[in-house]
Amino acid sequence: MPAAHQPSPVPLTVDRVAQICSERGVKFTALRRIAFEALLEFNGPVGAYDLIRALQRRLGKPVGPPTAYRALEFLQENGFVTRIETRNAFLPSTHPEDPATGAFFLCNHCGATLEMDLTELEAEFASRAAKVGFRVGRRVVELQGTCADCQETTSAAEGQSQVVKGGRG
Amino acid sequence: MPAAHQPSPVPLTVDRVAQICSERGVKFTALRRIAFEALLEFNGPVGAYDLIRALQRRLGKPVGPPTAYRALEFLQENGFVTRIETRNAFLPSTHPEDPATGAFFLCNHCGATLEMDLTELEAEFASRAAKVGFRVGRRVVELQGTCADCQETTSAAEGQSQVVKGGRG
DNA sequence: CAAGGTAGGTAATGTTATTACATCACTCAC
DNA sequence: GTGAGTGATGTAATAACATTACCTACCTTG
Ligand SMILES: [Zn+2]
Ligand SMILES: [Zn+2]
Ligand SMILES: [Zn+2]
Ligand SMILES: [Zn+2]
Repeated sequence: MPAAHQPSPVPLTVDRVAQICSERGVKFTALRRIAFEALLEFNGPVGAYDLIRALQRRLGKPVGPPTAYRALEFLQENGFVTRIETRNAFLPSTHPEDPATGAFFLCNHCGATLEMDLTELEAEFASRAAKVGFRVGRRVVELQGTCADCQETTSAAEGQSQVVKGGRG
Repeated sequence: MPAAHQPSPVPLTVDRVAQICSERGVKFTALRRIAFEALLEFNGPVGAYDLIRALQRRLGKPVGPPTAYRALEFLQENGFVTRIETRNAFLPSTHPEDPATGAFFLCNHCGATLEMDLTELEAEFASRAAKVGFRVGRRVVELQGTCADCQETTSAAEGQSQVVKGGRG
């Protein structure tokens, strides 16, 4: 079983997020910063309760679900984090400027997440939306399947030790 | 607030499902049939626990989550039901022959679900997948926003009685 | 009828997310 | 400075969604 991939583009840094927040006049509080740092360290989609545990470790005190969910809500609203719907998990974004634009290949085998650009598809979505008078907000495009690495090694490596990678197995 | 739409194509009937099951040599048991009938009556995406309650009413006895989830699993595997990921809900399909092909407009306001055909987009998905060596299985495409009806009436009708339509408000 | 397989019943538990309310911290009149 | 008002966080409880494990019923087939 191959290792999980990173999303190909460079991930957002904490400093960049801080800068954008300042430009937008929204508050990048300590909690929100720590939550974002924690998400970055996972190298893959992170479940809300994994984040809660990470926050507890970092803060040295109990952290309730609402605390984590509120931080995630802020990060999502500002395009710093994308929710992966089919995994109930959260992934740091690579492009906070156009939050609704991402789409993902998700490997069912190793958990890899591979982001692709949707710009070329948007015209198609828009024309279909226009036909029925629908105004599109958030776009969720998640294509599940098998990544290149996992296809190469599927037959040979099957049935060995259970290793979970990519943040969510 | 306007009424929720049906998906535009004609919904699958119980008879048609029975026929397909028979052709495929899979068992359309009483429970599975009743579950499918219940889903049809909701006129929109149905949460698993709403289905459980519907089954309990119809069967006059307690129904545990596994019973409902197993029926849903069967119906999904055979393309009779589609899971709406962003709603944690289940919707009877209109085209059991090509289960991976659908995409949905989902109105955040009234809960309407509007299915669109994705065939033209598949080439685009395929070419992107090919570029990175990804083999695509299940496709999830859900575009959230505001349906035509809700756009017309948003400003005028706001702030009145809370009416929930379309199965999931 | 015995063996094996598929479907369904039941209890318990796991996982994800929200509600409601209390508290804290900062800002801005006054 | 003080006290409202506001946005952010803390806490407890609960809701909503989903799975595991195990058992029982039934059907098929040799
Ligand atoms: Zn990989
Ligand atoms: Zn993989
Ligand atoms: Zn409508
Ligand atoms: Zn609507």
